[in-house]
Amino acid sequence: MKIVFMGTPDFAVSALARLAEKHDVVCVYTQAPKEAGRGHQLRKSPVQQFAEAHGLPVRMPKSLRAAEEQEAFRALGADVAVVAAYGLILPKPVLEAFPYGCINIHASLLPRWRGAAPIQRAIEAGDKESGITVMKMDEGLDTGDMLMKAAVAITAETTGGSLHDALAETGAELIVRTLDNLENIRPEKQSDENTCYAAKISKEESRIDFSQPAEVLERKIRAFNPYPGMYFEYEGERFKILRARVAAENGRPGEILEGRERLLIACGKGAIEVTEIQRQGKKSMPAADLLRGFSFPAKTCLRN
RNA sequence: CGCGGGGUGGAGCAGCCCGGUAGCUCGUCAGGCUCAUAACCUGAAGGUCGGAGGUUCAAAUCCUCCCCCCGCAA
Repeated sequence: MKIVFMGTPDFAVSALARLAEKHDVVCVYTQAPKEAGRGHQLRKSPVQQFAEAHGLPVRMPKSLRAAEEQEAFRALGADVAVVAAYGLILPKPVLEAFPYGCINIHASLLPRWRGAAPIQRAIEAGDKESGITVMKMDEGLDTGDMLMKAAVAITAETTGGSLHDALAETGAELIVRTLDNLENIRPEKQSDENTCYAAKISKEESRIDFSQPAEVLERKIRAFNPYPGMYFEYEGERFKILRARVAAENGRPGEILEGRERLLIACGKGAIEVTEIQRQGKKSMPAADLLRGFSFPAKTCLRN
């Protein structure tokens, strides 16, 4: 098939790679390079890097609202557009430009977790499974008819990072299978009843509020690992908790119950034992490693 | 030129501001104690202090340049 691919971050690259193997990717749309990272260098999106490395034509319009952009899109004459975390709104003329329209790879089992951060929100909420939904896009926010789904289990070890990687793979496989069976698939409408919205992750959320129950914090820590990470401050320094275990001990929220041989911090309900930690400016490491040369005085109370 | 922290025996840290022959916790090895032990005691091995220059009688410590890692911000 002739495909136009639209995507930006890492998540989209696996799908693009798989599609490029067996289909004719006539053009890749992605976000233009922007200042990012240390030193504010211009950085090309992962999708752009991949596309250029494989000789695929790249377009980086700022918006698809202009009629001429839409015409240029239609002129590609593809069979279908595959969209994965592209980052731009697709106006109706774009959605309807090709015979099979625009097909989106969404990282949740729709209608649950429509929106921006479905991967993290699923873990944070304590869901037992997540997955990929491939759907025919319409003008709503992740409301299109569903074409195929695949579930992925969320375990006690699952992190935002690991789930992201697993879903990127699953999504790549699923979009290939969807295109293979496009003729035979009967689109399924989404029910609006069991839906929920996966809000974008904000900065304030990554500061740990120890008044919350340990169980909730542990999930949040896993969901936000590796990005953006949950942190607390101690003596003006940031410590990012990458992994923790729920413990039964109790104390004042934020109180360090043990800080020498292991790091145990009281929460609103229960406590968390930090198992992987990253000190500001250092690499992340097992908490036991850090505690060999650094310790937190017991009974200190980390402010919320 | 966005702001900032760091690279010290296998691991994690201190020492650097106020130059003077490297310290702590853990690990490793040997021995001891013990019914026994991840506990305790004693001893030992192990470091070009990221790299290259410079200042100095003397540099992990001061100056210059370079390499690598990371936090913030975006």
